[in-house]
Formats: sequence, structure tokens, C-alpha cells
Amino acid sequence: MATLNQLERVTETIWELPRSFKAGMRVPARIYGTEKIIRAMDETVYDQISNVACLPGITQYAFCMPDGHFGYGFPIGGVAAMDVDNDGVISPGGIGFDINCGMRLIKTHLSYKEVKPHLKTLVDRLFKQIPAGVGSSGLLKVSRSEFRQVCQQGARWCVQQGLGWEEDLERTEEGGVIGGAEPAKISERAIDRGLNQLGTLGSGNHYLEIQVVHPENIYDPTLARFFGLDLPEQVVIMFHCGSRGFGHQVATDYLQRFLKVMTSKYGLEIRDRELACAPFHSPEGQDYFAAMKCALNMSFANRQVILHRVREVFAEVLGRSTEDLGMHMIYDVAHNTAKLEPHQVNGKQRTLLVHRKGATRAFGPGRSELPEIYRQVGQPVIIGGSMETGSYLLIGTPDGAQTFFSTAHGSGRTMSRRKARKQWQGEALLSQLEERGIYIRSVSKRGVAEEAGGAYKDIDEVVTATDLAGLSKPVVRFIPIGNIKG
DNA sequence: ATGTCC
Repeated sequence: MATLNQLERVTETIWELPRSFKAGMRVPARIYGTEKIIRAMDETVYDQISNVACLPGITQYAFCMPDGHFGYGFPIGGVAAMDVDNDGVISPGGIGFDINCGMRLIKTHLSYKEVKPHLKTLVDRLFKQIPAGVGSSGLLKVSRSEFRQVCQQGARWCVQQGLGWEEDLERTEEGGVIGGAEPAKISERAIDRGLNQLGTLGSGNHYLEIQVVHPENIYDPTLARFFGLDLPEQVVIMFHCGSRGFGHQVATDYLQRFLKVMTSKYGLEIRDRELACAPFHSPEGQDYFAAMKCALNMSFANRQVILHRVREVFAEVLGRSTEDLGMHMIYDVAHNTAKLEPHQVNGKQRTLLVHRKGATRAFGPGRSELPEIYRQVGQPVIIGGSMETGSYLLIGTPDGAQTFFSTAHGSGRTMSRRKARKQWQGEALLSQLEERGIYIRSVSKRGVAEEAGGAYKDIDEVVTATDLAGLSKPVVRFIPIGNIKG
């Protein structure tokens, strides 16, 4: 097992495991973090990220973001760009079981003062309208053929059904729908699991929060104004969820299929079964890519239905129209995905399959993939913190090129769920937080204990690390006042 | 993360 002194410090925030660290590494591995973060980091990350560095086609480095920690095969926080024209592979473990787990941020014209008297009603209504917890079913019922349309049309399907605004799509990564999704490549079992899951939150670290912008937490006033986050004590809504059991089943199906052919058919030797992969251009690789895109689209649709519920609840409780409430989306960004992107490598343009697992895309200004409204300033990045400590809106930078424009996605756990359950009591934590002005509704007290702020890294330190490294710049920090969770 | 083991 590696120790801190096996890392070579490249800069204040970049720590490298050279190829000599482990036999078979095709590229060095780079972990991002302040010294404090690196010292506290679980050393299993070194082992996992150096395994990733052994995968065929990996380009330049295997990266781990400052919020990185142990995951299935790849660490959470892992970034790996595979050159698909040079034997690059696609690996479900580099994307995550929760395909297109991501963040969505919505602003309002409301102040904390206006919301405070209605906070409990708002949270209670949201908790009812947006089902949370393992195995929860949504209020929206769709047929199997409609679900297949969702797989192909993503959030656009929702907007066509009246579940959102046209502008929501522009403010969603990929316009809320990624091309190339093929429902024929997903199992009936996956459809069974996904059918009733549109508009549901899930469990674990999935949540929806009402948050406030305090003036002292505006780090870039010009950009804050640009995003329309310059009203006094302004209220926003942020949520974190993914493709639920549907994406989980897609990942499970293809992990099994890859394991069958990986060695026998493609001769791929990997260091860990959890790194199961297939050549991107193989039939299996292409099938998974097309199936994964169904889950990407289902997840964009899931978050779109949730946004619609949020608007309905706010309009109902406050007795005002959503337009009047200014409930415009700022952005929706995935942090569990793999996407084909053009990147400069040693002065040449290459097509890379960028795996981001618990890592957020963070394009700098000018990228053609960005919607017109954001192309000049760069991509909004949403980093969600724990229910106690707050979350961030950041912006992508030109320096992000060093990680193929990737940054952190959250705080990152510092301890297991089991350990957190021993240290905190859900019931007691709920009352403590209510005294501090944070009202929480959860389906399980156990879940509350597991998500205690103390079980997570210091999000300010994570954001500082991305800022110092040049991966993303903080714009605004949000403080939670209400939270619903699984 | 996940119908937390078909």
C-alpha cells in the first residue's frame, strides 16, 4: 500500500504517482488536493487510481479530484480520458452505477425573509411531491413505449409533455438530450426498474435543498450578477440525483457482459475485476455506450420532472406564478458519465472518451458545447456539499485543460456510512439542525446520521484546491435552510 | 449508488 512519501509533489495542489509506482501503468496518476486533503485521503485511492492508469488508451494521466475517495474499481473523483482511435476502452466502473448522477441549480427572486415563514410547508410539500428513498416510485406514470421515448429524448420529452420550459433544455448539459441512445440495447429488467422512477430522488447522498446566498459568500460579484444571484439573501434550490434503479441495472447488465468477453475475446488483462471494460470500438463497447446514453437521458428527464415539481410546490405554497417567482434554472451538469470530446493532446486534436466518475465537466470559456448564454463566461459548475455545510456554484476556466476540463463534484466522504451511524444519531441531529435553522425531512433517520456534515471533507478546502489548481473558480456559496432526502 | 442478495 502506498504512503504519502510515494507521491511526488508537482505543484501546491498536484501530487503524482509516477509510472514506476506500479507495473503496467501506461501513464502517471495525478491526485489533486491541498496538503491537508492529501494527508487525510484514503490510501486506497492511490491503488485504485494507479490501476486506472493501466487501462488501454488512457491519455496523459489518470486523475483523481480533491473530493476523491474509494469507489467501485475507479475511485469516486476519478477522471480517465481514453483515446478511442488508439485502442481506448470504455469502463462502466469509470462512470459509476448511478449513470448521470448530477446536480441541478434553480434560482428564485425570493429572499430568505420571504421564504422563512413558509419553509416547513415548502419542505413538507416537496417531500410529498418528490418521492425519496430506495425503491420509491414517482407520481408520473409512463408506458413502456413512453419510457423508451424518454431514453431517446431525455429532458426534451418532459418539456414536450408540459413538464418544464424550453429554456430549461438550453441550461442543461447536452441540451438535456444526448444523441445516440438506443433503447434496443437495454434489458427489459432495466425498463421494469426505471418505469416508475421519473421524478424521484433516491437515497444515500441524493437530496434536494433550499439554500440561501449570504452577501459574504459571493466570491465573484460580476459573475454572481451575471447569473442573477445578486438579490439580498436570495433563495435558490439545488438537487442531486441520478438514473435510479434504471441506470444501476444498465451498469450491472454490461459489467456482466464485459466480464465474459474482456479476456477471452479481447485479451484485456486488468488488475481488478471491478475495472471490467471493452474496447470502445467493439460491439460490446458500442452497445454499452448506446445503453448508457439511455440512462443519461433518463436521468436528465428525472431531474426535469423534479424541477417541474419544485416549481409547482413553490407556486402553490406561495400563491404566485413560477415566472413571478423567477424560478429559472442556472444549470444541470452530470458527474457520472463518459463522453466523446475533442481535446488537444501535445498540440494535436484527439477524440477522447472522457470518463468522469464523481467528477464534473468544467469547460472554460469558448467551448462550442456550451450554450450561447454561457459560452463567453465558461461552464457553470455545481459542487454539492453536505446538508450542514453548504454548496458552491463555480465556473470553468481555460486552465481546466490540464484535466480535460474536469473538476470536483462534492465534498467527498471521510468515513464509511457504518462509522457515521456509530458517531451520530439521526433523531438528535435533526433537532440540532432545526435549531440551527435547517429543516430536514428524510425517509430514514439512519440516512440522516450517515449524511452528517462531519462524515464529509471540508467542502471549502475541496473548492480551494480546485481553485488553486485552476480547475474551477468559486462564484457563490449557498447555505442550506431546508433539505429533503432518502 | 442500488427493488442495500434473483
